[in-house]
Amino acid sequence: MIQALRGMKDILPPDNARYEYILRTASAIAKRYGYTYVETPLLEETALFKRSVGESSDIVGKEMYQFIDKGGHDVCLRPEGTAGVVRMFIQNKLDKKGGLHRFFYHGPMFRYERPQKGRLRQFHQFGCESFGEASVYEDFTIIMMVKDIFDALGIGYEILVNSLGCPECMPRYREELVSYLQNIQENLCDDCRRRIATNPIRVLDCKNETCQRHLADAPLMSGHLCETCQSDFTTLTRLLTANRLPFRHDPKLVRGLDYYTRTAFEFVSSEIGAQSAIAGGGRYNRLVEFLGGKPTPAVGFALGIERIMELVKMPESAREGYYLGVMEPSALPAVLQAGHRLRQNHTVHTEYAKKSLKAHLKAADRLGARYCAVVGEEELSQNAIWVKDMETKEERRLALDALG
RNA sequence: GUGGGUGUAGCUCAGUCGGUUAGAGCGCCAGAUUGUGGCUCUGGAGGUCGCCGGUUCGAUUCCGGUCAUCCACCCCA
Repeated sequence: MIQALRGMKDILPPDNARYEYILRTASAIAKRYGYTYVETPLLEETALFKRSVGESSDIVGKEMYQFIDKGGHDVCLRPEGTAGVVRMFIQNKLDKKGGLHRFFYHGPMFRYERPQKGRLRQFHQFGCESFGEASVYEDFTIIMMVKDIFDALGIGYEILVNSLGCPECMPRYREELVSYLQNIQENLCDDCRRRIATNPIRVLDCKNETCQRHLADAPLMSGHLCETCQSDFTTLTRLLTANRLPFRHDPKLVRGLDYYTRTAFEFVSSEIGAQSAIAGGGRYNRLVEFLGGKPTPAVGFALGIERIMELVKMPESAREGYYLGVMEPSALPAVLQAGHRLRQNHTVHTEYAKKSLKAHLKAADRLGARYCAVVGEEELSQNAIWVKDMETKEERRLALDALG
């Protein structure tokens, strides 16, 4: 038997309903915030991700589905969505056009990781990217949008926020942190010693207790923000408080992707295991320039659809549409015609086989149809159809032509 | 990439200290006086016991490998 590749899943009933519901809900809310739908290719030049996500990240370093195509090009399946949208933004010269541009997208992402709860090799994200707005109010607005989406889906969460600083203050801080870490490195675990060179900020949230003891006095970004970064961050947290968002300042929150600056945020759920991040995002003011465009401030987020699927509470679905069947085979052509008329406005299930009334009712019940309509011996002679409302149990006999 | 758990009917699982026809519940199909669903009862269909190899007279059961899956580390949405 040929089966789906490791870490790749089919989405079928009943989960497909939740997948669709999440997309529908998120898309509707994004539109209300002025975002429009865009789609970018699943396959991009590898260099795009190396430059944007960052060569030092695990995503680029060891998790990409990368290969050389038949034309000799180094390509890979997108591991995330932002890079492609930024490439699209630049390639279509929207950076030169100026003004504000807000886009949303959704679709599969690919990372060659070891699968576990909430982590697949092909997974789906819904994301938004806002270009051209430098104000921290936009960061706030985008967090509100994520909040609206989760509230609409009935999902509980906690919000973690942090400021990662900007090109002015971050490198200064990083230097200070590295020299601090080098002084205590003999006390740190192997992983942390390696991280000093690759990703020093990650050392801060090491789970090793010995490491944590020695990190007690480590410098934090929050104490080293420049004036603008600090005032933006203060503005943001005040707005969140004023709007009663359940946020927590996590000075150790870092983003896995290199392109973030200033605001970083994450929505986490305590109900889905170790992979608790259900949405993450932040500001990335340098990325457009970094990929060859005109410097353009930007902020965005992405949410993980599979992780959210475990949490959504679907609204109760009511019985809907028609079930059509026959007890007399000769009535089938006329019943199918009626079915086609009904389908202009209703969901219709047609059963081709002759069955007992009991079997038809059972089938209609199982399909969740509101009405069960059947032609038997008595109806056939009158050119009629028997219709039962499965909810009110009301029964009627109609002329077959009257149906639809 | 590392560590641990699990693979027996469509689903959830039991079981065989190695030995004739491998079980349950749920689901499915059919009936329970002629044309009335969701409840109940009866009957039925459905399994190469993940795959490959080893040990053995004999393996679904023991051993090895492999694949898949789950959970955690790591990483991240």
